[in-house]
Amino acid sequence: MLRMSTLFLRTLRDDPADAEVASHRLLVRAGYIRRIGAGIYSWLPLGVITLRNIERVIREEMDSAGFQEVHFPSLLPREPYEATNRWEEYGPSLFRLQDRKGADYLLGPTHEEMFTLMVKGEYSSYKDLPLSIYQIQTKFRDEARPRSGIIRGREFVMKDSYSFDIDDAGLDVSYQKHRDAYIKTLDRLGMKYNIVRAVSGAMGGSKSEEFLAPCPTGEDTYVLCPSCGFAANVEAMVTKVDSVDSSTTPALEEMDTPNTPTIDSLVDVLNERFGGGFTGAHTLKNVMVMADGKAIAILVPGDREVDLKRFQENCGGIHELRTFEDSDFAKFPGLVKGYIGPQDAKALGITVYADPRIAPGTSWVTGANKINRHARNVVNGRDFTPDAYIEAAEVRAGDACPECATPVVIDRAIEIGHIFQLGRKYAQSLSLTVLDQNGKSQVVTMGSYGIGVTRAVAAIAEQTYDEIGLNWPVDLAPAKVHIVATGKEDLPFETADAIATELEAMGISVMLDDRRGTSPGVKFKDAELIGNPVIVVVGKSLEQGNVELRVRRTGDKQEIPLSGAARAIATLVESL
RNA sequence: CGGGGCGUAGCGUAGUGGCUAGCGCGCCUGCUUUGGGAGCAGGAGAUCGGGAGUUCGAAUCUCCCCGCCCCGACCA
Repeated sequence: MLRMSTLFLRTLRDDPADAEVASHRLLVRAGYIRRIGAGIYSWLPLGVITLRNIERVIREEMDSAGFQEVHFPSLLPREPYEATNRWEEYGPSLFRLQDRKGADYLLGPTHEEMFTLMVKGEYSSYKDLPLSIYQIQTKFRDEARPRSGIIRGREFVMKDSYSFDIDDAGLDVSYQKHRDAYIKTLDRLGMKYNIVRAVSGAMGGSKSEEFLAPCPTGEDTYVLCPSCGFAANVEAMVTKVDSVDSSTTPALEEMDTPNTPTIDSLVDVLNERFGGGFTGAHTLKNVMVMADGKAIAILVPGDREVDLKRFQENCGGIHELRTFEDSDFAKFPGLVKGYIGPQDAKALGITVYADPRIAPGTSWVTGANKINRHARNVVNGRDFTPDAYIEAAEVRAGDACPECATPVVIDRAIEIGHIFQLGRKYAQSLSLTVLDQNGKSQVVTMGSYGIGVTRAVAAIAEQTYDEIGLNWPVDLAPAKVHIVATGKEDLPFETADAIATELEAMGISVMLDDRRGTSPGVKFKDAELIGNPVIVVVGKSLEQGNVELRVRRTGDKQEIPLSGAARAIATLVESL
């Protein structure tokens, strides 16, 4: 039983000045967490209890799916990460440190290497597989910009699982088992979420999905088809555009277009000269980027921006990607800034990637690679040929669903879980092999599955809070029942204590506000701010032999007789 | 890393060169009060983020550094 007279808790009347998003603001005000540094938080008792409740649900679902819990250190030696090249590849986000002898260590940002090595150390036969193991562990990432309180921290708790299979079919089964377990877990956590197609990116692997909790303060943007239910992270959005027959398109024609270095100015000139009807969508934008030191042109329709992250994820294998600077243009005198077209790319030694909207046979107005000159009727396949088609244009609400062509909607969300098929990358570089039926050595194939546990605290807070405070699902709240005793006599306090004791005996957790001399208003405000699902008030109505019962979420109030109150409260809790 | 904002008591804040750094919340003592963040009286609590400088005098002006928040870049 949590007695507020002794509970280590101080609620704040004012919003903390450094908290903007609701979950952060309320978790601080209600005394769950305190900030220690950017992206680093301490947990007070109420926060710890809530966090443990979420962990408990996750653990139960992982265990019941047959996954086994293990535990790794956060402090890790350099060598395993050297073997997979991630000591370097992870870049500045890795917390690196040295021991007294000068040996390199890191604080684990994720544990693929350690899991792989653990299995390698124990297993060596196909008969031991499949295997899925998991841990709940603190991760460290030196984020360039921690933000939104606990949503993106530099130290955070994650549940990470890994599956090990002998072949791709086995991996599919393990993946599906995790997917099912995640659905059960997030349902039990009372979260609203969408399962969304993701890009596996540099991690390789064939299949990847994210569990996104819709929320305006989320950092991820995803598309959703209102008709067929297709959902994808914007990076994984697929554009379907058919080829066009260009046999009747007139020949490429260059023209003088003085002083038109921007799409807008070009559209104006076109409309003036050819009697209107032109928009940015008729022009071809050539965005020059440097990818690991290599010059690349990205082609998108003129009315769209390039989404560099989307391009990078879909291209794969690019470490550093940035737009051209003046010094880069200096190396390519054939490129006239503001008048670039893809026609001469081959001659200039530039790789051309086209967004799928630049479909074969489509005709465009674009730069002529000469100052103050543009070209029209520039046809893909005739006047230029992209080296590859890569999704690169920004995704917009209203774009066509790749499954059913219905205009999609766009929403923001917090990424709460991510599952993906890793494949053999880690097993390969760390030599995790087992012998198959024929005694032949086989590289194991892996899956990787994560749930952000501390992030889930914030996401659930974001999805459930209201004007007066936090508002937890019944299984996650610090206590299921919050009993407030009011008045200056002993009777309400003794009565409240008795009900609390009875409820605890029934296995229902109770927070009891037994503070003497604290005014009722303060107690009510605190109860609402803390967000336990059922609030019981023992006070005034005691004269009629009643106690008052409120459901935090709905605000529904009722008076129930004192006799049998505990039983009635228990029934209400069960119904939530 | 680029842009913007900020740093004064546990929290929220006032204070643009001049008295002992002010107020609200919270905290302590006493009395009163007890159904919606109570009242009165008394009190404790601040190296004004740090350092250097300008000045008779600096929270306030200058320079350097540190930290925090927001937008963007970045982020298995």
